[in-house]
Amino acid sequence: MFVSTPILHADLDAFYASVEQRDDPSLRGRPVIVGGGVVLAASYEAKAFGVRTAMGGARARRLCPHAIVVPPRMSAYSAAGKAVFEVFRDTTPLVEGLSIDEAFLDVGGLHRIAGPPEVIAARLRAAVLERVGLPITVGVARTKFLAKVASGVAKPDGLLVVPADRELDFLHPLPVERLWGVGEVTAAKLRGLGIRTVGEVAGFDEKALVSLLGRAAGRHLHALAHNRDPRPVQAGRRRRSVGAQRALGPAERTREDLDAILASLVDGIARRLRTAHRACRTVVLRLRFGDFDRATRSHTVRYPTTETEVLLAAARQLLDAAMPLISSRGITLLGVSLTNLEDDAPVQMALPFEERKPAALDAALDHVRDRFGSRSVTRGTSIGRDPGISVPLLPD
DNA sequence: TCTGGGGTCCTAGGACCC
DNA sequence: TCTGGGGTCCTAGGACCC
Repeated sequence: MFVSTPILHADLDAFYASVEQRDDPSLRGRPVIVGGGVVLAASYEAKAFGVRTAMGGARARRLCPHAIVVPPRMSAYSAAGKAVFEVFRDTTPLVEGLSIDEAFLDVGGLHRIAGPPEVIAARLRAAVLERVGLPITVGVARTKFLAKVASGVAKPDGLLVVPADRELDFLHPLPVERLWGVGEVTAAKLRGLGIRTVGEVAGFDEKALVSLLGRAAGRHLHALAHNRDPRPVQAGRRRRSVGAQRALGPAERTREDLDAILASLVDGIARRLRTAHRACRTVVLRLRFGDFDRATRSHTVRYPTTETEVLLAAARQLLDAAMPLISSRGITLLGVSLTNLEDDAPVQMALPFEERKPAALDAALDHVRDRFGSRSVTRGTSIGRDPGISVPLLPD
């Protein structure tokens, strides 16, 4: 019985690899690795040999020499992801996407029209298979966190419902690595305290966890281990950053080489920014050095901007400042991301009645350009009911 | 063992303000 | 000469996720 809203966590299995197997029948039932230098995705047949996502390609081929390695086809994955999300939204309007292949669905309130959550989940799996041709695993529980853990346990091609009266029975025997937010570093720290299972985390003092992991992480982990997770499914979350990066390999790079790469990165993400109707305030330069150490440099502009020129100027400044570091350590990756995103709504400015002469208007526009420096200014004047003129400043 | 590309959230220190 | 308490913003780094 679900005493509160049931939540589904739907997660496509070995997503990129599954798309490859769907589109090329000769790959079905065989170990498939997507990506060359690094494993982007591995089919379950390849995972059986120990191949994992993000593993170096050489090691993956050693573990599974007869694997078929295919280059990624991003547009195919993007299309498949969109099709799957359509199925999600046909199930319930309350869909919170986590990534291209993963989402939470709030199916509370659907009981009467669609049946209990396990029935909705089974139907969802069948619909994704039929309409998109991909296997998907669904976890069902009262909280987001538990639904996510459930789908992780149920993979691949599974369905797992955690009944409300069995939650801790399900959760506590699991290894801590199963918890969403516990990675290598945290797991190692916990092991240092002799903690291996979620139940052992639950038995631990919150203060001790906070001093070990930091305030937020400690509290969060403590709450999750006791199955406390009040976070609602949030439909329509907006992205908080856009970025792009390029791995450079071992070759020497001149300042000119780097500048050309920087310009193409900024151009691409600025386009995406405008397409999404967002504006950005902070430009972050990402660097990786020959020894794989990383660094970031950031700059925040005064007013949100959508313009390539402004963003590129900021990025160039950061690159200039980082050149000594780059020359001494060697650079293997250059990336840019834009954060501090805001909605790119038009800005309006009202002028007093007596300033409605052309010269005054131009002066006002200059003033606005100055203030909102980076925004493009469209001189679409309009006369409103209030005495004066309002000047809408539209993003390009 | 070798390490891509795209993200999220949190922390800590310093500048600055009242 | 010594120096509170609270807040916001910015920068840099770290952990984690798919």
